[in-house]
Amino acid sequence: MASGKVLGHVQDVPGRKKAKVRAPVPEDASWITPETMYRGLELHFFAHLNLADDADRQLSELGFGRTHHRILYFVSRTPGITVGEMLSILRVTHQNVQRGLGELVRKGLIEQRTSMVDRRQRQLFITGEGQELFDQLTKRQFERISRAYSAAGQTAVKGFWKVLWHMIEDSDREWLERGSSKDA
Amino acid sequence: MASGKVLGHVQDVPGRKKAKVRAPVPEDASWITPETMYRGLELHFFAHLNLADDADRQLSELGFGRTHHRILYFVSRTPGITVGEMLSILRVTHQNVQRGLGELVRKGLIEQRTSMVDRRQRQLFITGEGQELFDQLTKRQFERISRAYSAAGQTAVKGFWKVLWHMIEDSDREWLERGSSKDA
DNA sequence: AATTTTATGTCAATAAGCTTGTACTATACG
DNA sequence: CGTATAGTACAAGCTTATTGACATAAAATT
Repeated sequence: MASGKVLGHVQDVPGRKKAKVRAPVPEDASWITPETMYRGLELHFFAHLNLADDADRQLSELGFGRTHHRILYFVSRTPGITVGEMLSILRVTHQNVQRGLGELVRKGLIEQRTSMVDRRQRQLFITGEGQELFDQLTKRQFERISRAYSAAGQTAVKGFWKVLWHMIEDSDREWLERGSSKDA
Repeated sequence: MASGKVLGHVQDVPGRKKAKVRAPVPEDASWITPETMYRGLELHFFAHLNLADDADRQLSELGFGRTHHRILYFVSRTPGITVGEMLSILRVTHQNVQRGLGELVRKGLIEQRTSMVDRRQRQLFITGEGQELFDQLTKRQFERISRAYSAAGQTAVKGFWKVLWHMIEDSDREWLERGSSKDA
């Protein structure tokens, strides 16, 4: 139930359509033109490129790829996540996760523990060393984001979150809404 | 000339720092926390995943990859762009562009014309058929964006643009600001 | 208890992609 | 002219991703 805490920042709450409250005016949508959509696509694209570059440089120095980064990310942000859950969220094949995960475990960056609920499952946790590396990787991204946030201001950031939220598939939103139970 | 129109929507104008106007209060930035930054990173990540998926499905059916898509995108949006310009904007190697471009040209989706200014350069243009395919590829992305825009509202979208804009490197902004001279 | 299903891990082979390096042509510029 | 630039082409070499076949262990079913 704590999910509201996080989402509170995001927007007027996913499920509710505030338009429903009352819509006397047909909600003028004439500003949604191909040009404005291209604009969004392009800004998004470049931001993503830059964000990815931030981490990629360091990643390749360590012989890691984006898969490793993603695994670290999800394990760090969702401690106790199982391999299966990662497979369904990340867009990676079985083998792919396995390889990356194996390397990370061997290097002591991620730890596997047998789930006590279902002993077939392995729960994943990031180690201190893993977290350290991960922090390094996100450092530049955070600097970039922080810069953008403070330059754009809190109101803009709320809009930023709101638009992105509506752009995301329900199935992916689930993970974003996690933490209601865990989060620990 | 049309460029101003587009940028007008985006934010308070790239170059200008409106904070400079007057900043009596130290601009409270306490809301910029690791959690809010993770939030941005994650929303952005999933939105990108979804946006990419929209096009990828169709792309792979045609035997094309993301490089092809990017080339189509940039040629369509920047008619007359040269190979060199694409190289500097896109994150792809010389060879990579060459291969993709070659295929697209051979399939009649892109046309090369020798620049009349510098006859070593080839200017790239998308053909009618190419544009058709491209429209197909962006169709789903546009639907996604349009949905998000209208759900989030124009104010939010402005914030969305603003934040992204500040997240992007100067060097990449150049292309976004193009059209001042060309755009035809 | 026997059988089936699920979750995970491993191997091996293949396919895709990307990078590099080397040549070669056509222009441009001085 | 000679050198630098823009683009094209070919191919070896490497890294990644994808697939399929199997092996285990434990949970679920019957």
